[in-house]
Amino acid sequence: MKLELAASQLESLGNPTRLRLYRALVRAGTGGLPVGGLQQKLGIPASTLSHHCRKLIDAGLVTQERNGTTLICRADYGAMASLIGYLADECCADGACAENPENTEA
Amino acid sequence: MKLELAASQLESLGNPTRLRLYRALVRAGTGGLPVGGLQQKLGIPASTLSHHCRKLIDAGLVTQERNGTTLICRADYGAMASLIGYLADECCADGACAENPENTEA
DNA sequence: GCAATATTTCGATGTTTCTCGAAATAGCAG
DNA sequence: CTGCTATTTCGAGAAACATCGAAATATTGC
Repeated sequence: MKLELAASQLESLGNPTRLRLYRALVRAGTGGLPVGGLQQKLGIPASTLSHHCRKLIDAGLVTQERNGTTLICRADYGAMASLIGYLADECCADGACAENPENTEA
Repeated sequence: MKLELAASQLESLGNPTRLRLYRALVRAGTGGLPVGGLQQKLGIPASTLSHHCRKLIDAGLVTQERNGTTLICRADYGAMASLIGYLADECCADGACAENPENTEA
């Protein structure tokens, strides 16, 4: 994963409203949630919600699929897994870097 | 972990300059890096660097310790591990949520 | 105390973000 | 095509952010 992509995904999750939104989608499972359902759960104006949805979609963390007149939003589990992998790997959450000689350049 | 804390940590990592900074610290291992060393590695003005350091420190992802006239910065591996845990757990990167009935509220 | 180095704080500027209501679009039912 | 619901786009205002140079602070050594 490229650093720029990871940063944009982290940034998109780094807003309390969007993190709540994303979490609601994840908890909704593979079935996802319509935008209206999200609006009810989060209790925010539709335009604000749409704005945040777009950010998550642009970052590649959420997908949308039209179902009639409603739009179903789903969390992209693969994208999250990649992001977590990047953090754990590039950023060595396990602390293994200290013993890894090749991990010393910028 | 509280959602607000996770969001603030994600936001602090969600900037390319800060992500590079954090990555440099992680790769430096437990010994950390002085601010001056970071400045050389990243090639940015000292005031800008100091600003970004502060953000990471405020978010709890980086610690500082004075060593004579230089300040050593270190990545807080525990904080990153907690954050990754939050993402993997609350946000179900493994996709297990779909089969988890209790994971259905907001 | 004075000079020298390392780092932060201050102040300013331009860019981006967040929020919301109003208006516009998309799809469906009749 | 009309009306209806779901959702997005537009426009605007306030707040936050990123960046940088200049000035201030901290620590050491003489």
